[in-house]
Amino acid sequence: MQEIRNQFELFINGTISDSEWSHFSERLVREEFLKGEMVLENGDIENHLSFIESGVVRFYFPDEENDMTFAFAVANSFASAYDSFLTRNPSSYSIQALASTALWRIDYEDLQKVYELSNVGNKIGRLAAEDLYLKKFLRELSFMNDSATERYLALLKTQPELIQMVPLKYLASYIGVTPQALSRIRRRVVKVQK
Amino acid sequence: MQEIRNQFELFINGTISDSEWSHFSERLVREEFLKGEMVLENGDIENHLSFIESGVVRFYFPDEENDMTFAFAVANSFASAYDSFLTRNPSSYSIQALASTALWRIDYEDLQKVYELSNVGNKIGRLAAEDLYLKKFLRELSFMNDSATERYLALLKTQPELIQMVPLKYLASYIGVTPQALSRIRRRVVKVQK
DNA sequence: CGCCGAGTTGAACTGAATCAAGAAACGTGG
DNA sequence: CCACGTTTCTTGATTCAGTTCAACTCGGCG
Repeated sequence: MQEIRNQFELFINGTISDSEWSHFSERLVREEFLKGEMVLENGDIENHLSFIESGVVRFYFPDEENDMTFAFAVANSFASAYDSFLTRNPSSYSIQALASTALWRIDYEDLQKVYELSNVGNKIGRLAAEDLYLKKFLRELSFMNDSATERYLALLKTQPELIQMVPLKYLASYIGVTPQALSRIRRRVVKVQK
Repeated sequence: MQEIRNQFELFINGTISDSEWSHFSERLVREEFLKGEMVLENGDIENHLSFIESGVVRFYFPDEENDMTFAFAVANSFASAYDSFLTRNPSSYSIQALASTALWRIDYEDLQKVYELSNVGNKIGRLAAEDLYLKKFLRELSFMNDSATERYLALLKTQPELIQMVPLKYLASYIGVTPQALSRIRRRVVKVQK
């Protein structure tokens, strides 16, 4: 729990007072998901803001045969269908645990209370939105500038954990190619390294 | 000016009181740019939040031979390097008028004062961020799912004004293909319609 | 008039999609 | 703990969309 607090302070780049932290933390609930279990089904309204203690999840649009994976989240980051959470509309996508995953979650109503009691909530909210926006922006640029191979190499460099934990077919979808293409890309990359 | 107010009320999906509006509007300055003029040079810090009365602008990363255009903005929308505006860091991209363009602008310091005096500011800020995020999200999905032809057709449907006003080479960059490729795509599309 | 940037068109080439089949890994039930 | 079936990954052959390089047309402007 102390670890969670550290991560939050890191994220907002400041300290959180004991009273502020207790307002927040006493509403956090720990929840575990097994590999393959759904954290959120598309069509449901996202009711939680979740922070990942350990594990991995994928965000995707379900589709017979190939659903489209557009994001992953690993330990020490947020996992939430944030648009659904904010707008209170059903989520258009699903979230699934790709391994045993432990979350610390606060639900919508409780978070509103935290907003009233302190102002870290607002700061976290604003920073979370900015963070999301920036990530999408980088991803947009990557799609415009880089080849599939470059996106794979970037992933290797910035998130090597993912390559280990996530099945190739989901990585392929995320990168924007078919599993066959990614399999060949990977083969070429390994050859070059040898 | 009344028109601007209407557009803002439309955007926040609510009404703005006379006093709130006057706090805001008395700080708005009208500015005009000729075709080709720079609204913001990359490397400069964005000091304005601008609302477009008329005209078009393009957002792009300058680069010898082919700079990369990643967004356009037309009348009744915002035009600002919002990330630079928020973080007070130099902008990594430039904004240029593609036609005679009239802006209503508020500068950073003045906007902070508006934030203190009323709460529409916060609402506009949050909604602007959400709006930006959603647009990027849709663009990400388009890059993952759609072909260049499909992206062009989507643009034709949702922003036909752009096709008229913006030179093909910038549209091509935005869509993510070379000007030659877009020229051919357009030819095929026109043929199909006939 | 002549130049220059924007757009078009052609030809060769390339990265990735698709279709198809086989190999490896994985989980489940006996 | 092995055997079987299912899913995931790999590999090959073919096709296709888009790139690259190059030449040519068109319209505007000094």
